[in-house]
Order: sequence, then structure tokens, then C-alpha cells
Amino acid sequence: MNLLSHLNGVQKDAVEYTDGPSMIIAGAGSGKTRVLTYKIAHLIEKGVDPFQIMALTFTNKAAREMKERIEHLVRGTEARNVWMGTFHSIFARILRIEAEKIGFPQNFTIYDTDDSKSIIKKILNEQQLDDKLYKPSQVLGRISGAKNNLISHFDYNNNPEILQADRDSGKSKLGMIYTIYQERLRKSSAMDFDDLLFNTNLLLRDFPEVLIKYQRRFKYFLVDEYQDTNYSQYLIVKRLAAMNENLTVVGDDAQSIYAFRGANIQNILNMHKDYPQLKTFKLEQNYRSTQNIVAVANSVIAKNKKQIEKTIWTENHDGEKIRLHSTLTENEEGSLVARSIFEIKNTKAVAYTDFAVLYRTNAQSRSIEEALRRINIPYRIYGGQSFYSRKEIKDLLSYFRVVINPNDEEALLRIINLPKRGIGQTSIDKLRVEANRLNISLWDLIEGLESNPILPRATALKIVEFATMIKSFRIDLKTKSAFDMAEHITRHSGFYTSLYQARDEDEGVMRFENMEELLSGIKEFSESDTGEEGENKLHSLEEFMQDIALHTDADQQDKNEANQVTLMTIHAAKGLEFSYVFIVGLEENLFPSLLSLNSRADIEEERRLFYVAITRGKEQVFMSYAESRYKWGNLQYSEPSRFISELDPKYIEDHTADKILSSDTKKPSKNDLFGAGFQKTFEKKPEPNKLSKKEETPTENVPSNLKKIETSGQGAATVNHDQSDSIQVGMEVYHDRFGIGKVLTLDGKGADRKATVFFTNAGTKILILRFAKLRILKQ
DNA sequence: CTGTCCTCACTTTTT
DNA sequence: GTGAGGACAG
Repeated sequence: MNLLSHLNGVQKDAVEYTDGPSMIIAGAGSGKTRVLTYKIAHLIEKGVDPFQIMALTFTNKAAREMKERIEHLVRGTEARNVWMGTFHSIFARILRIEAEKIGFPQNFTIYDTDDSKSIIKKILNEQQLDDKLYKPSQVLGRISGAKNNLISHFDYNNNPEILQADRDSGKSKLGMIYTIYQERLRKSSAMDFDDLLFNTNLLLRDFPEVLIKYQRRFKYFLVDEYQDTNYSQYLIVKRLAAMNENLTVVGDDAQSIYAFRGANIQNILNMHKDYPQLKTFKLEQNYRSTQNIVAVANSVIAKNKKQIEKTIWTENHDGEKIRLHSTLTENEEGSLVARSIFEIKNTKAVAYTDFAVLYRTNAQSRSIEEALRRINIPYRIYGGQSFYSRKEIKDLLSYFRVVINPNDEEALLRIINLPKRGIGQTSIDKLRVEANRLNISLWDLIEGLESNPILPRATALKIVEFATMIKSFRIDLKTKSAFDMAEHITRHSGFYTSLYQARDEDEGVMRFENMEELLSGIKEFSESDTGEEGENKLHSLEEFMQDIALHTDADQQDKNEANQVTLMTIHAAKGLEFSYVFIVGLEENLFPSLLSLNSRADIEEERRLFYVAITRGKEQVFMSYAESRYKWGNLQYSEPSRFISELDPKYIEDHTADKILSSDTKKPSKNDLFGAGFQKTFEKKPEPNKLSKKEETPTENVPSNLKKIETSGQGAATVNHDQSDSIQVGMEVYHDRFGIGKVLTLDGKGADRKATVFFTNAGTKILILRFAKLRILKQ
């Protein structure tokens, strides 16, 4: 196959430039993945052994998709031998091979963020530090930041500037926490995410023979999303590629959205310093989006000061303008989106998979979700609570973790009394203190408990029993298949029975099913024959578990890849594209996030995030904001995002005034998808509570332009002497206790009629009008 | 030791 | 509204 014929000029040049360092600056939608996959395919066609190619991606999903695409391009099954994966998974693999050199067992456990946080909490507790001052997530962030810049806990505690900074912020104990944290990890034979990269750097720095081994082994390196790499990742690549410098990095500074976790845009800006003979290719033609989308995206990103100069353009058609809408509440925003999807789907004959709803924070998914469910639109939420982070799954995985690595204290503590076996908190605390005192792992202590009676006989006996059970599981670890092993553990630990019996509880059935799903996933894994050499290789539980912590929800192969609308954060949407994209929650303090308002750099990152969101769209982009939204359980008033005013109005169709018109004059026209939505949402309960579910009338399910126009006049015709009946959204009212306020929403009927009112002095209150005796100040 | 009830803090974004 | 963690009774 002539690979190169599918590429444009620059793409072709970039693909053909195989020997030597190169950087591809790839604008959104410019065929970045295409170039990467074709380049790898091209290398293989040229005769490069796939085993000598290392391709690093940002997500597992990207790796998998790229692999599939290469397999389509290259004959045979060769392509699967490319070392392709995330930084974390590839180097975890290498670390397992070399673990002993840096003092870890080959079966070390990878701790996820929950595990890490849990350790931090324990340390804070033991050290009697206030967890309000030392917020676990912030402490972890600080440690993570240090590691990503290759500052060990030793370096940290010897760096006067860092220590001073910590003292200045009143958190002088951070260095100590870092040290203890690392000790705990080591005692548990565990590494956190950052350690995987940190320790890889140690390995390559301190063991020249290892460095040379991998430098010889890999001849070609390709790095995707290079703008999102941190210093630690940068240095790994630099070291490995140092021998022959066949390094290709692909990225777009305009899409750098992970600075918050240490990504360093300088990595891309400074490439030419490390590699003077660097060849740079700029992919500037966008093949994905319409003229309007590209233009509006360009107008947004132009507001950023710091960027590599480039001009993204497209030959695609103009397309529709970007539609901008506002609603009164987040629930109305949800309805608006749901209705629009419904109508576009029907008028344009497209699939649900062509739609995506993108938001800044996971918490925003709820209102969208409810609205979609209400009119029976199938959807899938990515991110948020992942399968692997559900309690029952974490519990069962903890069993497997302990069996594989009994030193894994986090896992051990999770299961030592699960199901209940009479080992309570008091005993566990005593054991932990004792283990710390002896400086041994918790497992080492309980394994030899008979000879160290620090607990009442009865309790000690129960613990010995538990330890014996774990030991018995360990016997078959190397000989049994992953599934046989997993099933054996699940049944003989009492875990299966306890979940089975709990099926009549609220979430019981789901838990049980989740457990079964995990087991069937393991079964699938056991029976797979993806081994590089020969099919009859036994797939062990150890193998299954080794990078499970690195899997996220988005990586799960979409089995029931039905026709579904996609809901995800903008971060999660990076690299994806959809015909119709809804960007919701464009409100100040939400997007841009409140926490980003401190510095220009942070705002610029938010803006890049906005840019990423817009450029996901192929055909049309919709934006919306809600004037009020629930935060921390109560209603908050919000203002439109500053980003909205940065959009070039030439490409915008502004509907933010619609709702005012819709209540009296405006009639929905045929293609006014949103207008109809407003008619309806206007007098619908904005807050779906228990009642709204069952009281839904059949008309609820028919989102149509034709309905309910007659009710749109709402209050205009109502003549009633009781003032509470004439209260309208937007009015200024007076309350005896709360003072002056503005009516945000109204819902309910008759005696139940309620108003959400924002009071200047008292905040937002929901009032039952029958009792509230509001007086109208201004219409 | 276990279960239940109450309080409170919580929201960025992810490997 | 939710989930984690503390207080307290059995």
C-alpha cells in the first residue's frame, strides 16, 4: 500500500523524516494522529523491527486506537509488537523488569490517588497534624510536584528555598510528611503514579548498563501530546533517545491543558535547544471543523500571549454559526441541550454518537444526565466514578493485591476485616503502631503474630486465621490462571458470600453484578492469547493486576457501543472529535474556574481548555451558560464567562435574549431548536425532585416545537389580587425578614407554588409563596 | 466490636 | 446533595 498518498505535503514530509530529531506542531484537527500512525507504519514498512519502536501516548485509549490504526495499515500482526502505551504503563513495565536494582520486588503494587491520599491521612493523624491546614489532596499535590521535578524527599528537605516557602505558608511539616510518605510506600512495596516516572529516572541515571540496554533496544521514539509532558517525562525521553536521537514529538502548545499537574510547556518550546538540528513541521490545515468553528477557535486562542506562531485554516465549508444560549438554571440548561440533541437527531438524520456534551467539572454531568434521561436519549458518562474505583471492586482488587504483595498495607487494611471477622479498629491501630515501632510491614507483623502477643488471645487468633488464609491463596499464584485464582480467592475469602447476601440492600444487586463483571473481565483476560510469543502462555493474576491502577474508565473498551451521546469533561475530550458539540456551564468562576483566577498563566490554561473544547466540533458548536446553579447544595447566581465576550461575534448566533422574548412575544420558528425548548422549560419545574418524576405528563416526552405554545404567555394574563400569584421571574421583591431580593425561578402550582429568590442580604432562599408574603417592588 | 446517626466539607481538570 | 469520618449506644 502506498501510505504516503493519503497525506498532504507537510504531513508527508513529517512522516518521511525518520532519522533524527523532529518536532511536529500539530494544530487541532490537523491530522496529528494520522501523521503519527503513518510514521510508525512507514517505519515498519521500511523494515524497522516494531520491537525497536517506542511510542508514548497520554492515555491508554489513545494508545489502543493508534495501535489498531497501525494494524490496519501494516500487513500481518507485526504492529502489535510496537511498544506503545502511556508513559506510566510503558515504564511500569520496564520497572518490573529492573525492579530489584532499585530495591523493589518485581511484584510491586502501583498505588492510585486514593491509596496515596489514604496514606497521607494516616500520617497526618499519627503526627497529629491538622488536616484542615494540611489538606491531603494539597499535600499530595505538593509531593507530586516535587517528584515530577525530580526532587526527592531528601532533596526537598535539604533545599532552603523550598523549606522557606513551606514555612511561609505555615506548613513547615510538608518535608517531613514527604519523607514518611516515601517510607510507607517502600514498606508497602508500592509506587505511586509519580514514582513510576521518578524511579525510571533513577534507574536510567544510576545504572548506565540499564540505560544502554534500552538505548540499544529502542531505535525510534515517538511522543504524542508532548505539550503535556512534565520534566520527569521529558528527561526519560531525552535519556533514552540520546544514543541516536531518532525522536519525534508531536504536540500543540495551544492545547496544553495539564500544567496544573506539572506539564511543562517549555518542553516543547525548548526542543531546539536540546536538538540544534531539530526539524520542525507545522500542520496548520484543519480537516475536522467548519470555517466558523476554526475561525471562532482562532479568535479565542489569539487572546493568549504565550504561543508558537501558527495559522490554522481549513478548506471545509462555512457551516453553521456557533449558537450561544443562556438559561435561568442548570436544569434548564440540561433540558435545552437534551431537546436540541433530540431535534437535530431527527432533522439531520445523524446518530447519537455524533453528539458530545462537554463540561468543566464532572459535577456538572448530573443536570445534563437527568435531562437526557427524561426524554430517553441514551448517553454515556466518561470519567467521574470509574469502574475500578467502586467500593466493591476496590475491595476485591485489594484481596488480589494482598495475595500478590502482602506488604501492600493499603490493601491489607481494606480487607483485613472484610467481611467482618471481628478484627476491629482498636486492634488494627495497635498493630499499626507496633509495626511502625518495629519498622516492619504490617504483614510481617501479623504473619508472626503468635510469637508477639500484643493483642488479646481471641483477637490474635482471628488475625492468625486471616494470615493463614492469605498464605494459602499465595501457594497457587504462579500456577493457576488469573481467573481460577481470582475465583478461588473471591469464594474462599467469604467475599462472594457477603456480597451475595447483601443483594437485598439498596445497591446490593449492582454490587454483586459489578463483582461478577470484574470476574468475567478476568476470565476474558485469562483466555486471551495476545502473548507475543506463542498462545499457550498462562495468564496469571499477577499479570492481570500489574497495571490495573493505570486503567481508567475511559479506557474500558466500549463493549455495548450502542448509539449514545457522550458526556465528558473537556480534559477527557482531548484528542476526540464529534459532529455536534455542546459546551455547557460557560460561567465565570466555573469556566474559567474560580481557582484559576489568580494568575495570567492559569487563565491562559483555561482559555486553552476552551479552545480544546471548541475544536472538538466538526459541524456545529453550541455554547450555553446558566444564570444560577447549585453549588455546595445551595443556589448561586452566576455571570456569563469572560470567554464569551472574547468570541468574535461574527461567528456567533446569540440567543441569550431568547428567554425574555419567549415568555410573551416570540413564536418559535421551524428551525428554532432552542426557542421551543425555552417555551417549555420556562414553566417546567426547574428542580427535579421526587415529585417531578412521577407527575410527568405524557407531553413531557414529546419535545416538539408544536407543543405548549399556548401556555407561553404565562403570567401576563393572570389577574389576581393576591400578589404572590403575580410574581414573575426577574421581579424585585420584598420579604419581611430577608429584605430585598430578585426572583430567580418559580415552580409548582397553586398552593405549592415556590420561588427561588436571591436576597441581597440573605443569599438565596427557596420560599413557598403561600407563606412568604412577598411584595413586588419592581416588575 | 459493630451499627447508626450526625456533622461537615466538598468541586477542578487525570496518569 | 453526597460521602467520609466522628460520636455514641448496644
